[in-house]
Amino acid sequence: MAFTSSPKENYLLAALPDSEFQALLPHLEPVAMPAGQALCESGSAATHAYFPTSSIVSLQYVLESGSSVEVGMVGAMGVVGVSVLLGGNSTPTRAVVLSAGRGFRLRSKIAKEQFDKAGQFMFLTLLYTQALITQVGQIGACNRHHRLDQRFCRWLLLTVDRMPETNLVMTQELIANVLGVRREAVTEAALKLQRAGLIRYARGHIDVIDRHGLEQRACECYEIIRMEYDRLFNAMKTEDAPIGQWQHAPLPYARARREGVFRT
Amino acid sequence: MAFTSSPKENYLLAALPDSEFQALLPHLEPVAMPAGQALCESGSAATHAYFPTSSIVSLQYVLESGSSVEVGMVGAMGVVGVSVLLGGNSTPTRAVVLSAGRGFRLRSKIAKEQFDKAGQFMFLTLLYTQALITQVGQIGACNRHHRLDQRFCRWLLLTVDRMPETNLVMTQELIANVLGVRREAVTEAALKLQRAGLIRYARGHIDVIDRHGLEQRACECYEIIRMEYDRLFNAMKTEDAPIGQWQHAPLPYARARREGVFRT
DNA sequence: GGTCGTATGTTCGACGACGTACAGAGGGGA
DNA sequence: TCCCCTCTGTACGTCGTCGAACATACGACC
Repeated sequence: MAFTSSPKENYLLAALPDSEFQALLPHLEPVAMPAGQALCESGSAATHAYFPTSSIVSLQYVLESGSSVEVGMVGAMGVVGVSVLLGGNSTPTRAVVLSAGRGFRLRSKIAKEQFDKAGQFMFLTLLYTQALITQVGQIGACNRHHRLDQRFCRWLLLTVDRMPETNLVMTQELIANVLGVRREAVTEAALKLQRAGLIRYARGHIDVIDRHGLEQRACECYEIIRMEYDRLFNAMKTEDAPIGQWQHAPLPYARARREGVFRT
Repeated sequence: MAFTSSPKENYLLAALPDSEFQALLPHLEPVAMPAGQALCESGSAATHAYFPTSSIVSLQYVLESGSSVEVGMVGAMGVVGVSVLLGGNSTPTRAVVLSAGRGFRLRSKIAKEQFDKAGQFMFLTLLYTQALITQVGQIGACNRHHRLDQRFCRWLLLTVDRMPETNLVMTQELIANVLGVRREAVTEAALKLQRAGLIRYARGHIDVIDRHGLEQRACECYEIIRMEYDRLFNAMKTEDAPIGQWQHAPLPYARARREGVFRT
């Protein structure tokens, strides 16, 4: 993990026009984000909005029974603490650092003030909010209907997409919490994938070997979420992005893609 | 179903200051919303934003396998088409009328223009957006961890909360699509509840008899979602609502409430 | 080099949900 | 009145996941 990073490593911050970026810069506090750190506990008011650069944050719901499940994942292309911006200030979501790294944070008050200026910062975070809603909904549907090994592939892909390397530091216990299943179930699923030559792992380290294989084994949910973020990424590249020119590709396309039709 | 309704029957529209309400009024088109009507198909651009008054709209994800699941529900306290406002313009969500009724709609362009004025309309719809995110996440977690009969109770309660009466017109087939299970499973769950004296049903009609009993049988998710909407409701009552004074009640409170401690 | 703790692998019965098939039952139209 | 269609109820074997208990294995630390 690098010991320093620039705010511009976060895509949302990087896409800001210079005036807005400069306005925020003095308030952007660089923070180390160690794995397991809770940025926001369920139900409490968020003190800051976090902009990950090299870290990944997991948005989870914890139920009364103690079991938990991940409903969203935030990397360098997002922000943790949308509730601060939307005005609600607290959510039942828990935000936990999944993969250690760095990021920047803004005090809630500052973030909200910048948001209320109704400039590009608001435009971008709202676009991101929609990607988040899509992600939360899709993962919810996925958790309902898809098998564990498919969901595991989906999750692995979403994670490595948000990492500079293909090597995750992640125990099966942790993954079980994220996927909302027993640890033993993760062992089984991981074994299957290892035997198929898709991943390799040992004592808290997972290596993605065959990314394409994972994509073929994953459910459609991965593609859908990835496309939503592609769209967000495209919107961020052009300052005054024309709204509405991006459409979700129809599902048959996604399926064809997963089956390798469009691969080189 | 009433044949006429006023835009003010939608809480979001009713909470607008008069100037903004008058600006929208000429564009608000009254529409009948028959059960089963699709307001927005998955992946296509929404032409309108819908403000239900007496109808209920179900937000669903449809997977490649053909199975579907509801991730959110919109009644008189919400708006269908948040994606239009946030700038994304299309979502993978399908919006279907669950309970027939009436509502009003705005062309996407008009809605977006009013939103971009960054007034109370934006403030309210963003607050609503957060309630929606909470709902989508909570339902996702619920679908992962809670038993069918608990989810069924949760869904029944959320539905009757959005209806003027306790009588739903809803076949088991439809409910199965909403809960993401087989029709036969709904038969079983409904039988259990009927035998317990909580509901009564026959050929597409469900009557909620013992609301309190349903609440005790439902999982915590109902309370959490209801509280989030309470908070939204409170925020809508006061024009310049102070942000952040509402907090989610801690979960033990919700449990106590469900167990009847606070009942009269 | 031994010990201990964490991470991983394996097994068992139990249960919920699935898919399929088919039987009743009510209501509306001919 | 009868028919037909929709809605509902029941049964079966299968599969995935759960919960618990236990066995192994690697690594860090003394």
